[in-house]
Amino acid sequence: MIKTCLFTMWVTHLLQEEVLSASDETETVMKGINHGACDYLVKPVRLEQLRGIWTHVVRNSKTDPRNSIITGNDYADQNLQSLNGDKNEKDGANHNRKHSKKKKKDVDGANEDKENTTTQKRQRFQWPSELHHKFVEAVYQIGMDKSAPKKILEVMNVNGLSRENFASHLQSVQLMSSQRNLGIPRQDMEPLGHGVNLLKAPMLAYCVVRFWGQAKVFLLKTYQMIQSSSADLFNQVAREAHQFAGHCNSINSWKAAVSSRFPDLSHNVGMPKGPSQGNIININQLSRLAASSGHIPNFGNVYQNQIAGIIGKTTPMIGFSEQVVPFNFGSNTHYTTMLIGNSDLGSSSTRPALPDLQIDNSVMPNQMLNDGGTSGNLPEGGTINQQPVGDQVINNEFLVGTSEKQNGASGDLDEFLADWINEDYINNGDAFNSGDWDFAP
DNA sequence: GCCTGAATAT
DNA sequence: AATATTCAGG
Repeated sequence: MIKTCLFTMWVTHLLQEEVLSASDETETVMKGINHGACDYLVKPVRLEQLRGIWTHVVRNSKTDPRNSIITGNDYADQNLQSLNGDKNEKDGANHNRKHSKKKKKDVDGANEDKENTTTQKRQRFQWPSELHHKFVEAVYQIGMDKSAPKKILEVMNVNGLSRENFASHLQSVQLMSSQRNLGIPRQDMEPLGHGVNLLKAPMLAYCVVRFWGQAKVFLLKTYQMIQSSSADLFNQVAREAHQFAGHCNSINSWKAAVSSRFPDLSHNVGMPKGPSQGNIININQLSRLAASSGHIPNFGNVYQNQIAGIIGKTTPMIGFSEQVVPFNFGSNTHYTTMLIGNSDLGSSSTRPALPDLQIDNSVMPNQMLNDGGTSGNLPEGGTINQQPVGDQVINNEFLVGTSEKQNGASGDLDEFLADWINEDYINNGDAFNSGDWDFAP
């Protein structure tokens, strides 16, 4: 049975890769080799030559996955099987040619290679994407710092691959990521440069700003940044983000504003996280798309200009800027339902206490209190606590009733949030594509 | 003696 | 470019 297999294989080898020819000329030999032949036998073929090939085939077949039984998770075998079939033939030919040099030696001295079975090169293994995915997951699971070949091997629990396979793959992945300033590639992650990645799934935070008799709710898309390398830079960014979070805290009204539709998005808003989760911090989004490419989120034509106006004036922060969407639901009931724990907001028609906005030159308050560029720049580094600076903002039509129009119909917050939060995906990730992030020191 | 990762080879 | 192998050092 096994012999039959081997024989078949040998025949295959012979038919596919050996060239039999009566011609001895170098040119013909080269031609044959160049077309993928792994050896060149001159007729009449002598028995020893065939025997040489045969022994080679037998020896190879012990490691050749083409002879293996494929088990459920035996990726090595599966992989190499598929390797045979498809476009990797070229590589295969190469590979065989390499072997052919040895094989030629073998033919000459078939005895001597029987001893050398330990020196056998293992079959070239190509990582199928599925397995690579598993690999990446394992690395994340273990933690990027702690992931070592052996550990990955254990976690992945895959038959037929050696530690070297994992070491090698880990190495190439690491090399790749260092060259491209990427972490281990993740589809939901966007490189920001210098080893900092942006987790593309947005979260929401909101900021409530109270002015004379009114409260404004600013929605803020929040993204996670994940460090893959470049610790210094990351720390720097984290520090600044932390400072920014300090600003937010000083007005004490940034919250995770998560609609019932996104219950799992309510964590991680606004603050740096410890390294235990792989160095994740959160950043705030992002108007650079408007500034750099003119692209702004598709909120609907009615508001695009105004939004662009505001966004365009945004001052960059931490090398990127944020996109705060002023959001007024038009009636108190709307936003009070949203603002859990802030039931007093907007309840008074008389002038309430002014918001205690401690404002530096942070982009956020500029954006929030700016009416879109026609007037009213904030006092430099000012603490706003006396004047109704926000009047223009408050009375800006743009800020009023946007929820209904933005999503076209319902005025349902969930709908709006759904649209907004999914925008990056709807827009095919365009929001992150222009690549002008600049984290350079 | 094992494991790792850098260097090197293929 | 991707994978394998080697090797010095922990």
